[in-house]
Amino acid sequence: MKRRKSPVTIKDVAAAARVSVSTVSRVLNDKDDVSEETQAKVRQVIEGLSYTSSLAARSMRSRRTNVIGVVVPDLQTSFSIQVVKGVNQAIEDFAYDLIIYTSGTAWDGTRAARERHHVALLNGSLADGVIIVTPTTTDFSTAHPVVIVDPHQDSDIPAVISTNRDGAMEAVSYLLSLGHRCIGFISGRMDLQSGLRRFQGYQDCLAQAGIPFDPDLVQPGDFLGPLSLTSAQKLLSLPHPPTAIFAANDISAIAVIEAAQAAGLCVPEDLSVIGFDNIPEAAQVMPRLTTIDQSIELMGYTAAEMLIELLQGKLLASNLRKIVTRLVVRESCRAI
Amino acid sequence: MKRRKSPVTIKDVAAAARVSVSTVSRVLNDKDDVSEETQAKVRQVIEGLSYTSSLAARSMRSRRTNVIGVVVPDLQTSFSIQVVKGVNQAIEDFAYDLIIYTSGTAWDGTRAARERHHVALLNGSLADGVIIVTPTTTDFSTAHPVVIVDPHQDSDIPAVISTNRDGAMEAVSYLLSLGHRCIGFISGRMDLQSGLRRFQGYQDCLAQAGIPFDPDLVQPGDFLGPLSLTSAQKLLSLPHPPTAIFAANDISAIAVIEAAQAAGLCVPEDLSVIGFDNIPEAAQVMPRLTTIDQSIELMGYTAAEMLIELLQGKLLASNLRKIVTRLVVRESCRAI
DNA sequence: TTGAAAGCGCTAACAT
DNA sequence: ATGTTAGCGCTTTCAA
Repeated sequence: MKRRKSPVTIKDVAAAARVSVSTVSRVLNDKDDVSEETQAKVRQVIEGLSYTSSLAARSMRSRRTNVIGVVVPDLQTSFSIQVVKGVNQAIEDFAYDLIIYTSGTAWDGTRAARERHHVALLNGSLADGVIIVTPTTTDFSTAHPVVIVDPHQDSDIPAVISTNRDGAMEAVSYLLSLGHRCIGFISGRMDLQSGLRRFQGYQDCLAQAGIPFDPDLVQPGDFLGPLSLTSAQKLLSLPHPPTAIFAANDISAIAVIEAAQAAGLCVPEDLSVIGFDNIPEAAQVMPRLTTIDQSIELMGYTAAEMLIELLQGKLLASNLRKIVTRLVVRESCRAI
Repeated sequence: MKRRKSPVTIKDVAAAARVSVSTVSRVLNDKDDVSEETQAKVRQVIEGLSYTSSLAARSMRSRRTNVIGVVVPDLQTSFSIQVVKGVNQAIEDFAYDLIIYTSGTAWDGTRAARERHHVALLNGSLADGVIIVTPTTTDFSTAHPVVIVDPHQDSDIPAVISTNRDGAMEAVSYLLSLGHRCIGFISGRMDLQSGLRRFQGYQDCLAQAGIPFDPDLVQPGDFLGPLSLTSAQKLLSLPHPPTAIFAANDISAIAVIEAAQAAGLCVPEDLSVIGFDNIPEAAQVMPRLTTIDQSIELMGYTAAEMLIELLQGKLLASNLRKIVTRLVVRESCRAI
């Protein structure tokens, strides 16, 4: 590894090629008003010095970087990772570059501020546009296009959502078709559209079937394991425990299965279970878990695609794209 | 969403606070030579305008960004993702920010050039140091620290590697302990240290046990499915087929299992199989596959940790850190 | 304690 | 076809 005190700049190239910096800049940007030989000479010098123009300086001047930014709360959760995978795929397909910005997950009031901060950071300088994943806020002041994946609330910002309510309805109606009438629900995060609408779907489907809503059959969850486990236990220790449980995501569904096993119940013999999401981790723990496939990766891909279209003026802002969810029936449910 | 034609700059803040830009800059950088009241006023204006200083401009001037860069070939493969997860964790623990840079995976000659390009891009301007995952080249000219995860070859750049040879030896010696004497091997990418050293471990362990090396028992793989499948079929159609197969990664191991099933063999009754890597995908497809746990996430974490220590001068360059692999015995092997 | 001014590396007029 | 020059938004001397 060569260590250079000061990285080689455009000036160094200009000096070595015995031309002016603007000529080098022209070559760099493929302007056509440079003579063949100068062109060649400069390129050769660039190669020889293994020079790379500074993104910082470049983007500072010319508001165009060919880079798309992604702001994710973290990269620990499967959801974030899958979204990023999808974005990455799109980035390859459309020949953009990708910068992912992430810093610690904070759940306090600073979260929204940090998101705004990151968006400004990327959008103000480095990226041509940014994709924000499950943002806390939707109040971004930015000069460049923004696309949101799984927004917190409705807004006029272009977003990609999945058909959460439809998916939940499909899950519940599948359980109904198996003969279940007492169906429990472990909710998701109610501060997220995805959580709210899955709950809505659960309620709507029951209502549609003429089954009265029983608040006892609904227990809180947060898309994570521990709380869901407690909630599942509550559900199972009810005087009339449900014969089936629908969990707002599959991590919760796994918790339900754990709770059932701890209570000496077998899935699906004694209890049918469906989860929402279909992420690899859940499939790993419980490969036969019936789930709603949310196609998270596709959400990422679609978001990137939208952003690029926005960038190229092919799309109007204030657009919304839905990713259709579908039920994946495996072996964790059973007719009664 | 407020759309501002031009993002708010330090000048706007200065004007609104009726001070000079340098004063604002001082507040921004927590210099102590600013009066309480000016301090307060400026902060208030910053808040009000929801101003964020431009990373580009900032890093251009002051060679310190508190950002760590990661260059990964892609984010499709589990390996990359796991490394990034580990890095992300470290970033949270040490209060840095993280920028991940990725562009298309290319296997042609441009790959090395692109890597250098990305490193220069990050290190020249945006990041204080960078982590490079499975690089093709190790020839980076950069003024900032670099740490490599799973290097292609030995170099004087700090790197994190896992004990590939030891792991392979452990796997093979486990098979030997079960009574296997005819052990097949599906190799990994031989252009990577990891691939080479796993093969080395296979050979060394056999040699150590006094078993002559049989080239027919070694078939090529590339850490991916298709080639491994073909290779596995070759192995199984040998006059004296192996009683056990060790695959250089677990994707290949899955291919071996597929090939075995296609040939009407049962695992582990007719054939014992071990894979290297232990990634979620493989566990999902074949949860009972015996594997070497490479602790990929830990590699990422360790790399970030090293880089930060390097940044803080707590560590000498030219350091090497090994992540210890260990055998995870499940149910895909059987004594004969 | 504050302000003015000189760049950082680059691009985009404007000259030549 | 090429060079000169004026900034982009910021930090950092150097003065005041």
